[in-house]
Amino acid sequence: MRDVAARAGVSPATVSNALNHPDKVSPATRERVHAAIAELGFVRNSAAHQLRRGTNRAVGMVVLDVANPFFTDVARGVEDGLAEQGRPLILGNSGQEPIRESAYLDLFEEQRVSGLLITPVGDVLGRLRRLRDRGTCVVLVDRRVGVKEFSSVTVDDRRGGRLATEHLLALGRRRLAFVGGPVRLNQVRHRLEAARAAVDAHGSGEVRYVETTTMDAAAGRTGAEQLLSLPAAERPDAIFAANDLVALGVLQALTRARVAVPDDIAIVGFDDIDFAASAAVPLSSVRQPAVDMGRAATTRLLEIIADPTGSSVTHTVLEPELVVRDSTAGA
Amino acid sequence: MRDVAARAGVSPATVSNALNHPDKVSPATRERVHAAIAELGFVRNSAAHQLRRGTNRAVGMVVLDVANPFFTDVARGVEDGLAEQGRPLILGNSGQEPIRESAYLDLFEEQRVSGLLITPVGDVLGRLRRLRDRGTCVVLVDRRVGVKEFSSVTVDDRRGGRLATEHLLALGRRRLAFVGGPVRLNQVRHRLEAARAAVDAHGSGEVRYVETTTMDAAAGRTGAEQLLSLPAAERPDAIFAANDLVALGVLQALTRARVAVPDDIAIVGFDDIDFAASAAVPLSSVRQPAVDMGRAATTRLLEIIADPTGSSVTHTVLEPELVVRDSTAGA
DNA sequence: GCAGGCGATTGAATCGTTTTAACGCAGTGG
DNA sequence: CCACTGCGTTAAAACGATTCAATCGCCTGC
Repeated sequence: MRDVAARAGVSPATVSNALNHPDKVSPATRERVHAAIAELGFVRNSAAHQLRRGTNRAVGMVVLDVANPFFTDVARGVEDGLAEQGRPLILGNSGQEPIRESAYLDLFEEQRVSGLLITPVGDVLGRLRRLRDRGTCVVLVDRRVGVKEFSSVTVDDRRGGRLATEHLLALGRRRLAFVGGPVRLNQVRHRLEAARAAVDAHGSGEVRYVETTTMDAAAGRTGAEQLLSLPAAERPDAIFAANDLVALGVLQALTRARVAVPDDIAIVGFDDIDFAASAAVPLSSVRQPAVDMGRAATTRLLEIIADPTGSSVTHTVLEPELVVRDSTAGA
Repeated sequence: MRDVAARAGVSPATVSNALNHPDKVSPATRERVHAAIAELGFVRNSAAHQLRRGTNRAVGMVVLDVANPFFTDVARGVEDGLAEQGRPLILGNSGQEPIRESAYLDLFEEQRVSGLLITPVGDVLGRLRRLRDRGTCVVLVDRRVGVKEFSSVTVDDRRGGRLATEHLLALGRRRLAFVGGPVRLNQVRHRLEAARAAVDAHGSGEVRYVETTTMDAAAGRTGAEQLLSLPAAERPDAIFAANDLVALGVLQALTRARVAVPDDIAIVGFDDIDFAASAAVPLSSVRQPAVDMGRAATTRLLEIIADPTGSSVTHTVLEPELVVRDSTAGA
């Protein structure tokens, strides 16, 4: 910056002003400064910038699983929202592993990011509090922990679970199975509880729970195989999968075992990722507005950043929607 | 850090040493320092760290399309590779838009990241040169530009194109269509050229090119509809899609139009993303070792970072592999 | 007992920017 | 003619860490 200043025949302070407070600099000087910047190919050092400014404009985000299109959709919504303020997004992937989640929180804490969007896996309440006390605004995405303290944007998982289950019951299915996990994750628990509640309310039927450690297609396959190994009388006639990746895995295992979908076993997924519609048997699924969720979370986060003290804790709950396709209502 | 120093009864310099050069500090003092850090919940300010150090340990990456599982797989490989050195990854998504790509390059340039992995969209050669001159090491992923100057890790797109095309020809298909684009992208051009070359070598057959602006399912659908609107005699009997997302879109459009796959029209995709196998008609595809590619690019990048001057430009080319499924060889 | 050497610690300078308070200068009103 | 205002500019002090050279003990060998 000193070089730029020298070349433009001004002091470094003026260069800084030309960049950050253009109104404080006369048009003529501003022009000269910009010319010098262009000639020298100057790019400001953001480390120094941040150090002095005391704040990093970037926002950090930790998603559960980048391999899941649902989360990349959420991330796209976030990216769009941030782009409007020209704030960079630093995206981290925990892959459902608390250790990696923690590593990203370390990084964001060191970076003093101004905001954090997170779908927590591990026990991070303490960390989040510390971040908040350090001045990083936090919004929870698709998950609530310490609801009292942090704003959140979620989808009504119970409602989604109810929609899916009532749909299966209405089709005459009674022996339901829920595949997915771990149950420690709120989303999973809520969807499962809602399924059980819907069955209870209906008066007949049962829900068997097959817990998995992850929520990918492999988990769906092993979950389904487990169910297929049951005696015929106990075998479910419908499977509600915790998400679409699991549902696709279930579908693969059933197809391989020559079980007819939906005739023998119906399948409902969750998320309605794009690939659900083009699956071997197009998947019925509980649609979550992923991109909207990302945008909503970002909007809320930016509000809090703009006025950290004034804003109270809010919880935005978006509504899921059942999309019926062949895997439950097939020919 | 001053507070930590005071609490541990040492000078700030010693705290710094305890953190960065533990061997320079006696075990007893090191212990005291760490205790003080824990008690005070000290987290170092990475802006100051970087400013003084002059280098940012982070590595930046710009991918073409996070919505494409292929790229998230590559990113996972990169993340794993970097994790071994404890380097953070800053992931940016250009979404095939040069403007957004450019914005991320600005960010990485300001941040003085030590390395950059990029699958370029726009004309960024000049930018890359400047970054390199500033000390940021660059490795191209899945693309070569200015081959003379920058190391790259790619998959042999021509070979992939040849494999797919020869497969279709061997099945007796002659009226081929290639769907995807823009042709400005090297990958697309190489795959297309290889297809044409294979047809020429075979002596009979033709390749019609349907260019699209993006490479997602929507593009595949419109591309396929365009082909279906041709007079029956010109309609292709096989479609080679530039990637699996496009292939899935093509498949959807054909299914909707009640065209039998593969009987009337066979489909081959590219990438072999996980979802290809579980599609309505399981997709034949040219498999790219995405995760390996990410890892290889990272390994190479870290080598260059370790010894920026000593290492020469290298080009790692990974081999693709044809995976045959129902969409070409169906029952 | 002393010179010399060695390891642990520290004071002070430094990284590149932003910010604050002060400065010079021209115009204005009393 | 002076005091004052307002504008554009600048010198210098931060920001929070790292690093280099210097210092301080302490031990060893003669």
